[in-house]
Amino acid sequence: MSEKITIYDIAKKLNITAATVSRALNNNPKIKESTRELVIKTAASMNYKQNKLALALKSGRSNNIGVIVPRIDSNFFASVIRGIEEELHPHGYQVIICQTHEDSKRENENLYTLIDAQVDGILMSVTAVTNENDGAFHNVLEKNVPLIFFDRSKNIDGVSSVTINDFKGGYMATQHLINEGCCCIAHLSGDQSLEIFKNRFLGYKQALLDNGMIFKEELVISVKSSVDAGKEAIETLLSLETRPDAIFSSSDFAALGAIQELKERHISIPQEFCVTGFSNEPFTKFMELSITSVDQSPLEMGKMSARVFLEQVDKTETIKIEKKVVLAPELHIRKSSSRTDS
Amino acid sequence: MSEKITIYDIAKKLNITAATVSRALNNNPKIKESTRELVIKTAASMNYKQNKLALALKSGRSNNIGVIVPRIDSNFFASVIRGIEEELHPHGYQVIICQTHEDSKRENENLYTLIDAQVDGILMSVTAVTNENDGAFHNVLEKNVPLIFFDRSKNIDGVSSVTINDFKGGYMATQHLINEGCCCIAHLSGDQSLEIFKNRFLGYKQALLDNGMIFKEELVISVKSSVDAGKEAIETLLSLETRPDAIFSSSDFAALGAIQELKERHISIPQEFCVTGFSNEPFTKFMELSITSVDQSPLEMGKMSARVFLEQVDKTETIKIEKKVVLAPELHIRKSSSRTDS
DNA sequence: CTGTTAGCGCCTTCAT
DNA sequence: ATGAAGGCGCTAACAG
Repeated sequence: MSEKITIYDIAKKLNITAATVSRALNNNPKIKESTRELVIKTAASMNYKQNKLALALKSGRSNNIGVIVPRIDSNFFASVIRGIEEELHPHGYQVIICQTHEDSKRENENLYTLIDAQVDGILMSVTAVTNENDGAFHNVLEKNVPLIFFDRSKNIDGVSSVTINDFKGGYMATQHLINEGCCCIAHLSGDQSLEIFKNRFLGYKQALLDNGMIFKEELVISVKSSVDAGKEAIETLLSLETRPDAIFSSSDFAALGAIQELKERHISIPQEFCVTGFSNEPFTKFMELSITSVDQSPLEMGKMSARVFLEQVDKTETIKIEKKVVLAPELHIRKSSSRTDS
Repeated sequence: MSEKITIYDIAKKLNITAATVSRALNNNPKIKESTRELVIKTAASMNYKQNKLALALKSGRSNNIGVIVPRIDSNFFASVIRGIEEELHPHGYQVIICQTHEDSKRENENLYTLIDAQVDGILMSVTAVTNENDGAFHNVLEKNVPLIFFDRSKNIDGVSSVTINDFKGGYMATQHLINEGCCCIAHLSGDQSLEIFKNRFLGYKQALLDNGMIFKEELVISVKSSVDAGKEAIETLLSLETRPDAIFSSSDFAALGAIQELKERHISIPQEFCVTGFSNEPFTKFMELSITSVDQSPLEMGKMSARVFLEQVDKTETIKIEKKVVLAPELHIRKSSSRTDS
């Protein structure tokens, strides 16, 4: 049907040169107003569309940014992406999505692919190292492509990050449990090679110590973020001599599993056992026995990451700015841990 | 640091021409094996990366596909996108995400933007018409860019679609409520300009008629997909003379709101009142009073859409194929409507 | 103000 | 089997 029409087509029609057309279309100041109008009008009538690929090749900027996440179908990551998209859209950037499925090999592959695709920046949440770490990150930095970590960060020189204060989140949740009178608090953690989980754990530990409580290694269990993992954890924990009466879980899903298993065993929540999660997944609020959780403000995190990128991309290439934004976590206290209210 | 290196750089180094390098890299059969190996080796050593933008400009194919959804932070859409990404990734396509926020103006804008960005195809879930419909869709078809609708479809000539049988979904849910002994079933519907909601409604209506029940206009309320909307709907419904004893909701969130409001009024579920939702959002399964819902297999829907796109893109340009894939909905019966079990 | 020229990086006839 | 040349569509010097 309608063939692709270029600035040459409209130049020919107007007996002018393509450069003039280009200038007119780009609001170049030194062009006669009359010709500008004429060009714009005929361009519209011919249904001309600028070829962004040509522009990208010419300028070296694709106007695409890459976003790498472990998976997209989690409320947290989807919300972050929403924030990124909304912040970047007005600036003319398109968002390319990549998933790692928690496989660092896929992560490296995605990094290379995005660089190949000439993205103008990469925003990502790293995955735990499951494979050989080749120089993918180094490659990105070498190419001078702005790289920004959100939530799951890595300590790399010259790389900015937007995270929440996970230590504080862990501390707040644990302190809350202590305030509710829990005296033996267990912790469901995640992959310790990820800083977020390490920091949540450290916050938990510090809260215990600050309150004169004893930290016990055996009360910390590393689990996957799944309902089943939470159930299994309860099984383990209840078989200990020092039976815990509360859990601070780094995962809402594990917290849910724990709650389900506790109910199964007719242990009343929150009277006999308190549970808090992390991430403030929608379902934690919806449950009849709503679950206390730490909110990470994912939408804000996405927007902030995008803003950090925009700052970065505007600067002169020579100066490497490293910005570390740390957002405040927010504890949402709900029924699963409120003895005072219920 | 490391400058962008091109085929010319490696050609110079080897005292051959760029064309030869290009051929060697592309496994052109008429190239000496020794030079091929040499080229590939030095390319690797120089850390050469093909510039996809140049390739795209040359070939006219960007290897990007655009995905347009109302919003990304809903489990359904995020899961569809996950499916699309997973199916397309092995074929070398990148996925660009766009959101409409249920605004048809944004939808048109996104369509134009994607076309401008020279995407090789567009997969989308349409939004209700909230603004003037300009020729955005027509424009896409004119450019011969494969367009595939998923879930929320539009009847346009030559456009393929992947949907579920919403009529059947509505029918199944309603029939189930009837089987459970409900005799006055209300329906929470959505924007009737969207076929999915119209079809769910029609399925509901047909089920009533097939069972010799009376369809009453007043029992159908159009609501937004939100918890609050569900609560308000209950208020309206309970004030009717013919007070309903069940709801088939086209939205899980509205169903949840309805349940919350019913509990507030001490109406027991499912004994006095049954509720079913639609979409099988994760929380429907997690609730203590789990919610019956219709699953739309979003992951499969995404993969299927991607496959339809791949078929389309391979064909010779001249033939327009229009494929309508209809997936089967699956009713997940849970506590909110199981009188027999509980 | 506008035309001419050149080049972004790659591929692909056409020669040789 | 390889070199030379042209072009994908656009912009940015450099002229005039």
